[in-house]
Amino acid sequence: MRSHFCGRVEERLVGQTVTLCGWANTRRDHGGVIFIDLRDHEGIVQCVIEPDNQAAFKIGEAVRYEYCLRITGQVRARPASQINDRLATGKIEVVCDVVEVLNASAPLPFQLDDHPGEEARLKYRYLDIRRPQMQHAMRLRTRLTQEIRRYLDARAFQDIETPILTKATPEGARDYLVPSRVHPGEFYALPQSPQLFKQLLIMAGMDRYYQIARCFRDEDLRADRQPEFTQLDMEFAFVEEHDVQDMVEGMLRHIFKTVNSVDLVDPFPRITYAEAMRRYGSDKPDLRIDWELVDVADHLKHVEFKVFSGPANDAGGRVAVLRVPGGGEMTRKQIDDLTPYVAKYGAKGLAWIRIDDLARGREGLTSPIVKFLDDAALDGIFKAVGAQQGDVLFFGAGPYKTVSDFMGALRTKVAKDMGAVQNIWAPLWVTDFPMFEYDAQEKRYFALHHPFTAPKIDDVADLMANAANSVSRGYDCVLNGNEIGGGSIRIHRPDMQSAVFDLLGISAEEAQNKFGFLLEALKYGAPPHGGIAFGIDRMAALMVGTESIRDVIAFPKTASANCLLTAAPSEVPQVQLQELHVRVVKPEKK
RNA sequence: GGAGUGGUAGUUCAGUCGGUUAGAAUAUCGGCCUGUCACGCCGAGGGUCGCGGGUUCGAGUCCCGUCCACUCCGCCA
Repeated sequence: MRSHFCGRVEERLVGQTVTLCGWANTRRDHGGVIFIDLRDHEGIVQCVIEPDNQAAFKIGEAVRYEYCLRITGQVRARPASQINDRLATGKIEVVCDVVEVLNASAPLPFQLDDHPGEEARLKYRYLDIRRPQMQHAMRLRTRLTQEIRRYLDARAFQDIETPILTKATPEGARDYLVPSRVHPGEFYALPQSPQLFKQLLIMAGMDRYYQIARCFRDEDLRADRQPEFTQLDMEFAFVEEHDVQDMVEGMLRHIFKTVNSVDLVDPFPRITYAEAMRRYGSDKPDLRIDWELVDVADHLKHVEFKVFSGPANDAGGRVAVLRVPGGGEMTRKQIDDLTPYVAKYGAKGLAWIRIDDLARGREGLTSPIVKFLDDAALDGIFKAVGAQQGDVLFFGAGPYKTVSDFMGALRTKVAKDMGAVQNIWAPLWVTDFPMFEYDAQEKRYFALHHPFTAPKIDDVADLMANAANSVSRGYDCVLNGNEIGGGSIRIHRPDMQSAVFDLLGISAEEAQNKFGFLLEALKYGAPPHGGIAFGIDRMAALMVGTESIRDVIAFPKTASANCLLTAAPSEVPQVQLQELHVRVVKPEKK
């Protein structure tokens, strides 16, 4: 007997005996023939029990709902008259010799071929995952990690596990803490990433490291952010930016080719952070959209309209235009609705000009602001952006970062609404991030990446003098407007590491307390090194074509970090807390 | 922490200006039919309209609070 455990039954198997396992999702009983639609992960196989064979099975009782069955029978071609051309299935069927009910099923809480809501799906996740879409997502994710491992294993990478119970870090995301029973009042933290351990492994002579690592961050959730997520963590010794980027580009091309049959460009474009902000208003630009922001401050320095002339004459200001080709198709309401949208990103307002008829000059324009602009300004702007009939020009004015942010958000929003996002795969590298971000309120610098990222300036005194404008050796990998990976060349000298801690306002004592082990390790001939980490969940979501990483995580949390399946988190018995030396103070209810 | 959207049958949803006994599809149960593949036909059961309060003669519908889910801002070195 030939056994096909959860395998496809194909026409070439006609005449052979097969064993199939799966769920019977319906019971059919027509013309004396009993039909069982047996579903495995690849589709539905129709099985039949002929009338003269039915005494052996009490099948009418058993086969219904989502009973779990094992069926053994002979594959036969169905009569041509019975084949429904509309469906891809139905050319063959399995004549049952044995039908075993492996387990009965209660009525399902939702129909698997319907569109269940997210709450129902998450509560009954094990049923949700039986659905074909989720089967596909889970299986694609498996192929993704398989291909990563295959690629890296072939290149002598060491796959090394790092601790899940580790040390709390002072900066960055909030930690998930784990109380220590044997050390009253002390806590482990779950890793936000294996960052320091992978650097230590490099210093330990593991010159090529990777790990598919679970990371934990106690921050608010999004469609693309879960409190625990999986990253492909990599680190290399004796490398510079291009070495890391070239290596992982090759890996990404291999993965997308083998898993998704997609050819990614070779090489990926590389642009600096400054250029990304200037052209796209984003540090993770979506290059599937052709439109770019155009700076027009030069044409507006002289106008009386303070909203424009103010930022135009301010070194820290920006006046940028987004030209939307065919934007004239937008209704007035659609245009007006963009103002509250950009307001979320800090915009005070959103000015626009619609070009109805270029030949008629001012008469051919519709705009709330054109009356504030003289001919020279209009002319200059139109030339700068290459204005065409039917365009709408959107204006952003204000502080450089704010304008870039909201104009960048506007660019992707309008492009998506108008269907101006090309159906391609657009990866790129964004490089040369600022080293620090100055917080005016706290009067100190914050690391834009993390405090182990090397600055471009290799001289400590030089860096201390030019901290505000210093550029880091960090880089992000962006795909279709999503940050899928980020990394950097690391600091490998103790004096530079101490200097960066110092600039970040971390005292020598604190640095010693939190990162003493790193500073110590750097003393023993640490090699130059760098690495990167990719968000596996985001990559899988992009490959599957879903917006939410929940769709590629078997058991995800909700937006308030609940698990609807297990009802975690939950209270624990007092004894358990006592053992851990923990006392809970609940917030007062309002 | 903030904003928006939603919560009505097991499920997916409709429910008009506040007005009679809250509907549909699907699922479930019963009957019929029978080479079906979203099978078909007939019938039945199934509701704390998320929860609490308020306005009103009367609330699924309006108001306040709250919980849950989703999306976004802040946050995520």
